[in-house]
Amino acid sequence: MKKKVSIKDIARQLGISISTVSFVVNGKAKEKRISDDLTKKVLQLVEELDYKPDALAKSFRTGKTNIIGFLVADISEPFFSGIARFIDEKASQKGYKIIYSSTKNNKNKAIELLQIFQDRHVDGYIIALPEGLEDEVKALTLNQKPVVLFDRYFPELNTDHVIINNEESTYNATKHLVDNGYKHIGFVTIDTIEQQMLDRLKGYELAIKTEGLQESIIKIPYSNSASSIKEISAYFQKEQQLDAVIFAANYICMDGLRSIQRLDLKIPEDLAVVSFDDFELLEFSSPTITAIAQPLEDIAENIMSILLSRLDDQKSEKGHKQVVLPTVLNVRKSSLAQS
Amino acid sequence: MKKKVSIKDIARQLGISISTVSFVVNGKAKEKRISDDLTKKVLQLVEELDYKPDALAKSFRTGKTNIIGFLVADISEPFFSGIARFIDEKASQKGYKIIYSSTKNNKNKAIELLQIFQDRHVDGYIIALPEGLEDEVKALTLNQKPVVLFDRYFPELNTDHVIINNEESTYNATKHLVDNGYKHIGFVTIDTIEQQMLDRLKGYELAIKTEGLQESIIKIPYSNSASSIKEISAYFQKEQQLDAVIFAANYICMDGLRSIQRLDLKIPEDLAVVSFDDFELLEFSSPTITAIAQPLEDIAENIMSILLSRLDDQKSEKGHKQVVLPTVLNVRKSSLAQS
DNA sequence: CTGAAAGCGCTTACAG
DNA sequence: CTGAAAGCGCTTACAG
Repeated sequence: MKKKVSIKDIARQLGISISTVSFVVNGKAKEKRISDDLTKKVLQLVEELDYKPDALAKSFRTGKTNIIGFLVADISEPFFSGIARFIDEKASQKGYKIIYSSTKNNKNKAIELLQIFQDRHVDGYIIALPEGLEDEVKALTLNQKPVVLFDRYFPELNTDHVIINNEESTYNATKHLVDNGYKHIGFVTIDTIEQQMLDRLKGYELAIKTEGLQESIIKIPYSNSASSIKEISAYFQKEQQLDAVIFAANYICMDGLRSIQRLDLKIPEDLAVVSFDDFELLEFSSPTITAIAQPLEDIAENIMSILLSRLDDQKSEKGHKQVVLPTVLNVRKSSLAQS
Repeated sequence: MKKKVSIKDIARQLGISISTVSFVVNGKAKEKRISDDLTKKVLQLVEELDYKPDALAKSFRTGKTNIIGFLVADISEPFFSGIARFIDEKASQKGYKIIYSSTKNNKNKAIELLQIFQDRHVDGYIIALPEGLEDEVKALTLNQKPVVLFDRYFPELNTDHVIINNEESTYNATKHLVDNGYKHIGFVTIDTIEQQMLDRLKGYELAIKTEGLQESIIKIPYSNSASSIKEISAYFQKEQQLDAVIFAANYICMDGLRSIQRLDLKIPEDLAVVSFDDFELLEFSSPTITAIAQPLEDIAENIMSILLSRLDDQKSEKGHKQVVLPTVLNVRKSSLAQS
């Protein structure tokens, strides 16, 4: 390993001070009125010796790490890993790197992880909020480091966030089922106070009411897949009149599909299906499953553009940016009109 | 934001030197023969003021960042995001964090990313090697920072790595099909020099030879999904005698299944299927698809234990650790014996 | 137009 | 048993 060249080496070889080198390297030559002549000489030597300012020293000195903390429930979930990929792309373009961690929806773990991010002086946070972390996140936002929430948010908390129009999405999905002739549409969600889940429920309820239909809702106390399958199966058996169902999230849909398999129901003849969150599996199951797709790249793009603008100039706009993105309903065979 | 307390604050309040505080905080009180009395006082005040050594200063001083660089083709692929989740878990337990990036199988991008990791002084590397990066990775291993490869490796390169027994896995999968009565087994792979893919092919060839059957192999020049589907479909149409097929990787299997859908072949009646790499989708397609499953957590566990041992004591064993893990064949309906 | 110097918060050889 | 001091590689106010 060849010795790294430092700012001192440059200065010494040119017989000038390190201040001058520092100014030139940081593009402040003009501002500091370094002569063009000297500037050129410095730049040349920098090039020649392949000098790069030591990132650690710089971070230490400036307090800026160029690292962003990314906190989600589980990085291995397709939704989150998809976001992870895109934010890394955008961040890398601007010289930032991402460190991540999974909270597993464990509040204490989340608090701990937030603390670790802070101890490591991340420049900003991207968080899919775990339940019960209101206070910590509020404290964080007061900490002058930018925080962007996504997926989930608190209505009472005035933060930057990027979400989707949950309510409209389920409203449209319900409407789609109605248009295709379904009259007894169920809604499977979890027992939670997570805002995005409540909004999804609201959209369904509104559509049902508008259409003058009867609502049928089950809120599963989510603990694990097995118990959830049991709950959903029982629900289907009890509500024999159902001819269609909407699953309010990815993992609920998985358990729902398993329940349908077990009860040996035919999709869509016995039961039409729409899932919230689209993923590859739904294109491959047979029949293919209609799903509400979140625009991953768009979400990531918005998160990063908010974060980067906050990072660039602290004097950026005071108000909070709250972006609500539209989803797309990918219509497939599971919600076909019955002839 | 309350002012952070520094080592100086502790020293001043106790009227002692910062050296002493540093020694105590770093658990070197005994070694440096600080009196129990003073040690206790320091620890007490540290507790009271909630003093934590500044991570940035420490990193700068010691050159150790407690960050590990994780480089893969695409963090959003289930295999990689699964690994990402587990290595973060293990790393976090030991005070390390992970920064990641996706190479998209682009060599120049990979080189650039490796450079970025280096510039940021990561303490170690976990890499799923892109093709053509032999020299760079070799240079990296000479750099005294630990490097652990996984998924892919170079036989000629003497590195730490964690892989699976690719050859045996496809051998067993082929054998499984033969045992279930299939006689014309095809193998769909990509045109590559990636070692793990070659090993998978080798296992298939060996089994076919051992069983005295006829081999039928297609190596797709992989560029994108659409062209790959075309290639595979053409292959199936040409090789009418096939009664079973093995797809050599996740993404190949996806394209393969689409091809089968298009040609309207019935699984397993027209064509039995086995996939390399198991993922949720395969349990949900109908029929369910038999797959060779990689032990994600086990792989991550091994990666981290090698890396951490290298990180702990530089004097650790000189030889390279090369772990080869077994896979599991998850037998499902797609490879059922035909009655 | 350029330089000398302080200082960010630590660790660690050295001295006593 | 403990302290004074150098130094890691930068940035930046200050001086001239």
